[in-house]
Amino acid sequence: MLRVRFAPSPTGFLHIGSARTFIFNWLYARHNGGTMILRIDDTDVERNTEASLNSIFDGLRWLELGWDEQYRQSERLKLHQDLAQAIFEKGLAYRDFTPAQADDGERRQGETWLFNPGMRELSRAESDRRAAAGELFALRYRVPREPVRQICFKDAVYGEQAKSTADIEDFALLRSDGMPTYHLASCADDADLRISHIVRGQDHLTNTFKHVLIFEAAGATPPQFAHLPLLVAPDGTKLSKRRHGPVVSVTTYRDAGFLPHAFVNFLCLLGWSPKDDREQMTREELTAAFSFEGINRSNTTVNFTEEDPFDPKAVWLNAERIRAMPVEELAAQLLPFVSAAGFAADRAKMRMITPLIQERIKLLRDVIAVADFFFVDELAPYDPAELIPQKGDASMARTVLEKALPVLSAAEFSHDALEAALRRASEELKIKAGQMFQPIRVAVCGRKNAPPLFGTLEALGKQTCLHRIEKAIEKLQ
RNA sequence: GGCGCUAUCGUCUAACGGUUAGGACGGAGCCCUCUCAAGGCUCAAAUACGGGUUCGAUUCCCGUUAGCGCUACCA
Repeated sequence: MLRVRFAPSPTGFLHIGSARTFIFNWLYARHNGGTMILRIDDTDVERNTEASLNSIFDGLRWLELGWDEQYRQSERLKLHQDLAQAIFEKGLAYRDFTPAQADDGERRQGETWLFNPGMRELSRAESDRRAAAGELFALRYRVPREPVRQICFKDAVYGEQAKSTADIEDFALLRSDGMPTYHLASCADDADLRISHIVRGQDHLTNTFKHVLIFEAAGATPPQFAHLPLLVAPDGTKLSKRRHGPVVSVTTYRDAGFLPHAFVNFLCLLGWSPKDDREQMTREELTAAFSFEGINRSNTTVNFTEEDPFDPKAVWLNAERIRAMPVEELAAQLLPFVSAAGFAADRAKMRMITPLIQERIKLLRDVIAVADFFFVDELAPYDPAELIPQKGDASMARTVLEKALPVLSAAEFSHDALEAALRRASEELKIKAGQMFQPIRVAVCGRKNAPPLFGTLEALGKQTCLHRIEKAIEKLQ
């Protein structure tokens, strides 16, 4: 039975690298009819926060992928400690009474540290005595070194991996407060939950040798491993909240109006390829095409800048998706963004506006910038010079607007009727259609760049249009 | 420092020894057009460097350089 897990630790918001790891796990599970497990790795009580936990769930739910089983490591402490005890009893781990170092980040630079002197060879009796006396200790794995061994595993992405035990330090299993370390808790749970494939970031590639050692000590067969290339910022460093800010948070994408399908599609393209030229893919297509063979080995840059926080490809994928959406559905998705901006809008109005802006927005939140004039009572102040058409002057603008008043008053407010009426008017004025439309557009929209005129007029309604044109004429005085 | 991983257009990637090194995003230009978009067409843009192996290397091997990761009683 194929079982995979996504195991975030709630020490920060859900970041896009984690989201991608989740997605690849999910795709692998679904492709093979396996089980997707969500496990919250919350053994670091110092750094865990409720807010992080919420951010992770918010983010994952937004992706609309789901999972089959859910666990929390903090509820499985007994299992971890029992395994630590068992490893200790087998003589494969020892107590290290060296006080925890205040971390200066600089210690041991320049040389390889393998273990603290004296602790490895402490006799069991002596060790028990000191422990019984209440002395604090960390439990360390006794990495075999006499003779040294090669620890090997085959990674589904990076191929055969081998490392000498001479290069693996005696890592901690239990901290001096008795809490399991990540390595121990993770392996204990992976074994207990019968995880068959571990799909995670490449930053764990070298940790995997330690994990193989723990699985061995636990008498368990190590699962299959598949490490994913890291997501890096344009500066080449690993994405992090501290360095790169909210652009790495999944909720930032959600709040900007990315569609989860487009976002997932984008993340899949980072470090994976279906090997043909497809880029826009549905979930079904992604699931069908996914395999570890398609995963690359080099780091992948998420292309963002200070001015433009979103990768242009993600934005394009999102825009494509928006264009392909049924109007009804897009209107419904847009409505919350409009309301959040403080505008009163209803379904019917939104339904009318949506086709006018559908191919003009890339993110859902763009609705505010593109369609604000549909919702306001009074247009924001604009430069009257904007009313002047190409190759025209202020008097032409006034002529057009004054002509528009009776024409629009008499017109039926539908797209085709409006177009016919305004084109006829431009002929009567002996000016180009464009020169006729531009002043009207600016008068009703308050800007030059706007959706197509006739649909806009229709959506705005006769009253509003006439009112705004009158205002524009005043501006030209 | 030690150990490990990686290296194709600006970015994401394709090419499992033989291609005019392909696609996409982004950029530039043209067309379409009531503005803006959308759409169509065109263009610029890459095999890090040096050695091998081979009739032939983007592809295989070695070295250099660069980047990244791990080297915590974080995960």
